[in-house]
Amino acid sequence: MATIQDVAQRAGVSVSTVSNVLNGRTDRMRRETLERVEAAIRALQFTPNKLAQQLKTGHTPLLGLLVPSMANPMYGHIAREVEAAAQEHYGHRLLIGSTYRDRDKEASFFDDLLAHGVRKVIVISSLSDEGHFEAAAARGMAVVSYDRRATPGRRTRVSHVTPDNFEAARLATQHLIDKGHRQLAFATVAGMTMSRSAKIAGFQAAADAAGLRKSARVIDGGPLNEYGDSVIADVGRSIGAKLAAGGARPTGIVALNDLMAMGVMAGARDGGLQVPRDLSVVGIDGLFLFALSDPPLTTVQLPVREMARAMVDEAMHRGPDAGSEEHERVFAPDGLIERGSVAALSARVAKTPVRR
Amino acid sequence: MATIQDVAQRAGVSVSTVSNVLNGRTDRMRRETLERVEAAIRALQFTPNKLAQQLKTGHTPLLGLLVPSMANPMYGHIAREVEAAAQEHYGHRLLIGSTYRDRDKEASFFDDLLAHGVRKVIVISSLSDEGHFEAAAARGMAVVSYDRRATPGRRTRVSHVTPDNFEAARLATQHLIDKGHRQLAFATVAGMTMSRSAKIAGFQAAADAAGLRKSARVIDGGPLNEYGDSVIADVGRSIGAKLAAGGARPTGIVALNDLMAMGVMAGARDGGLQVPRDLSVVGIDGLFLFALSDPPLTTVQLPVREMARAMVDEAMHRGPDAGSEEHERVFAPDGLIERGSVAALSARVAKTPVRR
DNA sequence: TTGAAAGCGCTAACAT
DNA sequence: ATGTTAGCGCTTTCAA
Repeated sequence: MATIQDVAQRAGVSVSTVSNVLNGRTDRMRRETLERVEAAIRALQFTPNKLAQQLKTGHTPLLGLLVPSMANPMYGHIAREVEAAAQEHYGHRLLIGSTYRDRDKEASFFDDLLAHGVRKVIVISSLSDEGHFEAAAARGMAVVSYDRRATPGRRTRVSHVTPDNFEAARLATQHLIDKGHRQLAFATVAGMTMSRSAKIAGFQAAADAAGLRKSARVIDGGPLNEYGDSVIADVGRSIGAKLAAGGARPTGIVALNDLMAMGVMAGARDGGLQVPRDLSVVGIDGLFLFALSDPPLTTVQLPVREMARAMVDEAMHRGPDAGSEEHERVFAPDGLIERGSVAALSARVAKTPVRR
Repeated sequence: MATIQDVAQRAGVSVSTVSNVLNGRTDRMRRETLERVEAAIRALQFTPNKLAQQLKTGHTPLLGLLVPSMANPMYGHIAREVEAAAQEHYGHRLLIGSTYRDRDKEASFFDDLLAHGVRKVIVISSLSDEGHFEAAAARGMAVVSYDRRATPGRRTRVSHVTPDNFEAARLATQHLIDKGHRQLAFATVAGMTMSRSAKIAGFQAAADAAGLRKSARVIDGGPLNEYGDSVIADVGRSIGAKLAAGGARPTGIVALNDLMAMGVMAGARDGGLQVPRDLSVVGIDGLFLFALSDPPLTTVQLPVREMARAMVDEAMHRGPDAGSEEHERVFAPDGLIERGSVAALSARVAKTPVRR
């Protein structure tokens, strides 16, 4: 690999002149000098060593991204959009880590980022404790957290970008109501995160508004023991199976997310139900993948690209000078995508399947 | 951030002693000195700046990973396993890039890796040209390529790790045959990569062996124009729809991969067919996601974790001293996972659905 | 308009 | 057993 020295020598100038060229300070030199330098750069296929640049400047064009697991299609999707935004608008590459909901892994990822000189990180975490984000932020990192809200009344150095979970769940629930469903349920996992409670609140608000408060219930499918990519779906599956086995059951279910929705449907079928005839299901996420299944999943589309863009912008613009203003951006869902997992019910009895 | 200087000062020793501690050369010093240094490191929460280490040593504990798109669940899965192996066994982090099958993006990713001092990269690319891998390898990178074979008779500095695509497709095809299918097809996209032609060969070999050569056909669903994550599925979908519309159609289809299999099933249903009653489908990949759909996808499970481990090992052990021995590792599939997308046919007429 | 030189944080000879 | 010092490749004053 050619160095700046090689270029300087070949062009017959000093290294500082070459450096000036590299950094756009071309006004300070004769055109002829500039050309000689550029020619030398080309001839040697010189690319400045970013390590050395970073060591000097303290900045590295790298963005950290922490996700629970890249094998989860939603996180994969987000990662893709984050990468595209970072690359396209800021020329940054992505240093990515999966944490499997492990606190130590998260902490060690932060440490490594710091050691690598990375000062911007986007975090998607379902751990309830945000303490180590704050610690990283205090150590000088620009931290952007996805799918959380700022803790009210608490000064924070962490930015937040999140979908409007309340509204997403409300939309999903309203859709079921519009289709004639009166027995509603919300399927979730054990453990209350901000995003989960917001969804539950949205679900209940829609039910309340339709006078369905009493029958609407929240089904907690149990804890996520170990971390596996399929656990959310597994929990959904057991909920679906239980529903099929039990007596009184809802006709319409809103699931925590698309993966869980798919699990619920699978479990319901395992138990002999037909979807959507016997049970209608709505997801939240809007992954294209689940448009392929039968029935295709009706779901609330989240504005992933816009959120990714916002997270990247936020991470980049948070210099050490970051003001203490509230930095929280909430994104309304793009809307509900009606596919095939919701049946229309006649208004009075939850029995007649109208469409499918 | 504390530096090695700070630690040295606090411990009352020189920087080289601290450096020796950091690099495990603790035998050269008194126990008491070691302890003082360690105490200072802890007190200052000192983490060596990897940038500086790298600048000096020329090595950085980073592994590059190039994928067509992280939003594709198969690549997400591979990425996850690669990351786990790199982290666990070598303490390396992942610098990841999506290329959307764009040649320039691939090339620029290599450039950036080099500039960042990264000298190990795993590449998953569907571009047919391997020239730029070779170029990167020639520039001193350890390049490991997934899902390709070494070009025979060609000296290469690029290592290859690949599933046994021939065998995977053969297994899938044999399963259909075992279930009584006699009208077989293989669904693929336009453009012949090594991996695709190996799968086609495996498909044909199985058909031949069963005396089904004449009826077995390869259906090319057309080109992948722009890159989107859903294009493979879309191509599959159009194949499925065409099959439903056309007259004589196969009873059993092997798809290029799971995503395409899902597309084929969706298209077939769009056209009014029932899966698997009217059309049986087998995928290749073994993604857990598609066990959730209805019918759950019967597929050939690829040994993703083992392949990921092999790729990481290969990338790490390829020092500048890498011998010129053939470095190609082929992994047999784990086997066929029988789920629900294949119907058993009576031996004589392809009509009676026996299971489902 | 150009060059000399200090220094970013660390490693590893080479001294002592 | 421990310290001194010369760089790794680059940026950036400060001089010329």
